[in-house]
Amino acid sequence: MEDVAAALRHDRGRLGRSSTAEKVADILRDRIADGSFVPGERLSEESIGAVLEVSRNTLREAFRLLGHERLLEHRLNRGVFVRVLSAEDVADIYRVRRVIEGAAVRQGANVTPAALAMIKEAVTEASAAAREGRWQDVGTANIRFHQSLAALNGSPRLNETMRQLLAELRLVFHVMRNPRSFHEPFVARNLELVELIESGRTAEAERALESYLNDAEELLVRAYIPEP
Amino acid sequence: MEDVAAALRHDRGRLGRSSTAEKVADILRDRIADGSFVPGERLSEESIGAVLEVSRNTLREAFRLLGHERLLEHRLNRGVFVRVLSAEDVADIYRVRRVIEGAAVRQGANVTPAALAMIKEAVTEASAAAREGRWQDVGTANIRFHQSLAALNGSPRLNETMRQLLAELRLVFHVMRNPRSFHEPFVARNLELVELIESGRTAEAERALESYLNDAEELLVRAYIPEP
DNA sequence: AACATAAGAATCGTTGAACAATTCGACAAG
DNA sequence: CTTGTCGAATTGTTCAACGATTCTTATGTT
Repeated sequence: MEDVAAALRHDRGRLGRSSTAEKVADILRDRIADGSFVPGERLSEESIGAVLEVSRNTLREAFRLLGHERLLEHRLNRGVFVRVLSAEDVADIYRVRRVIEGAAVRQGANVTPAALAMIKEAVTEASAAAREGRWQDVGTANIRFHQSLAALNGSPRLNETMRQLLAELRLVFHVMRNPRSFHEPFVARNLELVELIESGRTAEAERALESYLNDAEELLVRAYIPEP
Repeated sequence: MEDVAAALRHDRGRLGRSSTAEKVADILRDRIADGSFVPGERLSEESIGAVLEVSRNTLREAFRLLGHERLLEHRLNRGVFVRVLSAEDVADIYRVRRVIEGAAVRQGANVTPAALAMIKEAVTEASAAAREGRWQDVGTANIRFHQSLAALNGSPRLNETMRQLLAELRLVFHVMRNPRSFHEPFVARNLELVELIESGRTAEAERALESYLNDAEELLVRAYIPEP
């Protein structure tokens, strides 16, 4: 009975949060994540409102939500645009990742089996997707890997920050020509990292993560095409 | 010519970012910060809209903004309320602070003189305010201290996260009966911490920060009165 | 008196229309 | 080629309306 109540309490969250604005935000978030909306693209209030059959006011509330998540950029009197990340943005994102994921690894000594299982699952899925050449899925699994890695901190707020951060990163992926060259090299290193954590070699894991993020950042900035 | 362009590019930021909704959000943020709105209080769309002379739609956009900053809580069909933090919220905030400020201190070895000056200024102001018994100001200076400490990370995103976090913490301060007993003990420790950083004793500074945050959290949770 | 129930008031959620303010592109004038 | 002007298109903001949900209060039953 106790566990049922807990499960229901978890589902409860989905009930209350059903305002039209938030549902619209969810939809748009997904469309941005999967690349239907390209970075730099303008999102017209009128046309999107017409397609989704919501009023402009409601749509604007949704835009505010996503603007605060840094997925949309609000320019006064000009509308909202899908965010275009600069090289400095990428650098800053990796700065934050080093802090949050670094802290997570440092706490990796006392990792719960459940948390470790989630991390491992993401790794194996990334490997499977890589073997079959589904590079888009490799990227997704990779994001899940880092998300569950950051979860070792045990902080809802850090989880949320991490979620936003990785959603921003996806914006960069979509302007890359060759996703394979970026994602492929890191599948093996994910596995290496999780083994270091599992065996309790915290210091080594920390160093591995450091070089991991350094390499990823450099590769990303290099493959990145800033707008003219 | 080059430097003029750079200066103008800097000023550019002030042009675009003034929409009524955001200005309203700024006002409400201040009123929440200074305690004019008490945690748990409901913010009526109609009455506040009437006073500020903005339409309900504009006000709702502002509410969305502050909701995303966790200062307001949005309950469907019931309105927005000033956030009431639970004990778990406080614990989580300190979890994040340990991560962010810890990373900042760890990078404290290569601190720029300008950044150090900002930190010191906050410390001296806190001391001055404490000497004169202005405990509200002590709290404000203390927040500035930790904000500029976190800035050692050199990350705009972490600065923003920290700003939000400390704004949330202020919500707790406002339901405390005796602000003096909370703020007073930490003025001296601020000074101690900054001296450790300045002299490059990173490991000691890290330990000092750790115990600092532990003590503050415990004191805060103890002095905290959760709602029935 | 205590409790459940139902009517009513208040407030939110959402829509649609309207108008002012601003941007942008085209086109003419210098 | 630059500058100024006009007009179309889009956003910013307000207003009024109505259904939906919650809160309050009065009513009636046990």
